[in-house]
Amino acid sequence: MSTRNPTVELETRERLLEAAAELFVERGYNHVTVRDICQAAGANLAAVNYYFRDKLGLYQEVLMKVIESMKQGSSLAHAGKPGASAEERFSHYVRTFMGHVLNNGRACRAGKLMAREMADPSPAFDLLIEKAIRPNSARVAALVSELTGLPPADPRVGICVGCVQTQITGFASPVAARMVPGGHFTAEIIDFVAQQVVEFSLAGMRAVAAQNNGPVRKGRQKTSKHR
Amino acid sequence: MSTRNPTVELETRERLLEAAAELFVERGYNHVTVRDICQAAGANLAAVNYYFRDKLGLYQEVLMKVIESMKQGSSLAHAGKPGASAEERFSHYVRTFMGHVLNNGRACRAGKLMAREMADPSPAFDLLIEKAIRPNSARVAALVSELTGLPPADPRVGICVGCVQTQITGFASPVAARMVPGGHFTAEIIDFVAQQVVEFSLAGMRAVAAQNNGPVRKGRQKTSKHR
DNA sequence: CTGTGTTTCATACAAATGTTTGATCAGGTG
DNA sequence: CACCTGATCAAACATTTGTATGAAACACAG
Repeated sequence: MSTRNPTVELETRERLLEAAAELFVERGYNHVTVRDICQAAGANLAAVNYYFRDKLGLYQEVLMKVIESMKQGSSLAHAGKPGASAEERFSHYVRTFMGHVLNNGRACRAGKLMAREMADPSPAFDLLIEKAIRPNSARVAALVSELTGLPPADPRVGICVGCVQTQITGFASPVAARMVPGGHFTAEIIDFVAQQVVEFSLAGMRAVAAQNNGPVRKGRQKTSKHR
Repeated sequence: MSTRNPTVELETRERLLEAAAELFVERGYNHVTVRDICQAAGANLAAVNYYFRDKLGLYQEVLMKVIESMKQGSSLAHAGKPGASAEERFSHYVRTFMGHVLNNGRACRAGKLMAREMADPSPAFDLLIEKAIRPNSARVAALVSELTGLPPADPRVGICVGCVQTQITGFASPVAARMVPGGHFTAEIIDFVAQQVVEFSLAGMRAVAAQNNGPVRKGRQKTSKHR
């Protein structure tokens, strides 16, 4: 590790990471060969092994960056003015996070890679869950708890979180893209969808919370699993 | 194609289909080798090529059966008593369909394979969209239109359909399974979740429909894509 | 310049895997 | 029985692909 020329130094390594991220997102781990990556990066075939030990090492490093970007996006999405109401913070979260995973820019990598990991978990799956998804879900859960007045431990809170998250990530799937007129999400459409998801979910959460006094004591069935 | 002994005749072919479905669902197309399938089916290595031309041919045939099962499940889910209210039919749909894709029996193949296709589309992806997903979405759209009073062409209807569908399929993902206490969905939990999704979505749809008179004319931006 | 450590390169290797092939077997038919 | 047709089999083939290797190129210090 010389310190002579950092720009050229990290150039190849960085180019590999960049090209690999692009290709992994586009085609998935198995449909990308080391040769593809090296060619796209303008590097020699042996470069992957030289810098990352092996293909999986490279993939994991790519995934790390995605996780990092994800955490960053999550923080961003949860960062609201302290004075903002829970509704406003929720709206901000959904819009930001949705834009983050749906946007057809660099960031959309996060969403697509995550979708791939979810359908076809790699050895780095656990890492993704624990480092990115669970912490974010915890924050959403706190928000939901605040919005609904339900205690954080209430099973309904967890499910509401699921309802919200599945919507956000679900719209990032290629199937959703197919359903949209143009075949892909424009910024306007993303905005529109996010807005709807916010309205939809806020009303949904309130309704679920209100079940409390409804005929839905049955809902507590979840705890009936110990019967 | 002899007509002598249909039972033995189709036996190998059928065993291959069965084993392949099992393995494809479990590991995904790329992580299953023709050798795996043949071994599991107790057939010779060449059998796949003999009966299905190649591996992809076998996969497509498996997918066909899944699509068929999906269509069947969709019909079942939409079949309510004619006198039932829209709410009842919606509830029935969500519960049935969710059970269909989440249930850890044979039928769960549909959901899992679909999830895989969605994250990593194969050449049969279009088929899946057009033959299974779109028709089902159309039915859900009709239901949503009826529930909300919005015209079927209203973009909000499409998004509500998306919100509902993403929830149903989203809960079938391995990530969702991770989030549940036991690590997998029991029948009771599925029921509980489905119940919540119904409440959540009914309220959500009503809220979105009510936006009509809200400050959300902006939502019509969706049609602004032709600008 | 010479030596040293790092990077890049062409090439080779080994394993996995989809596909093909030609032989063999089994059952029915004339 | 002789013949044919379809099914099964073991073996081989060709390709892809991840990985390893050793030499060459390069940059820089002494």
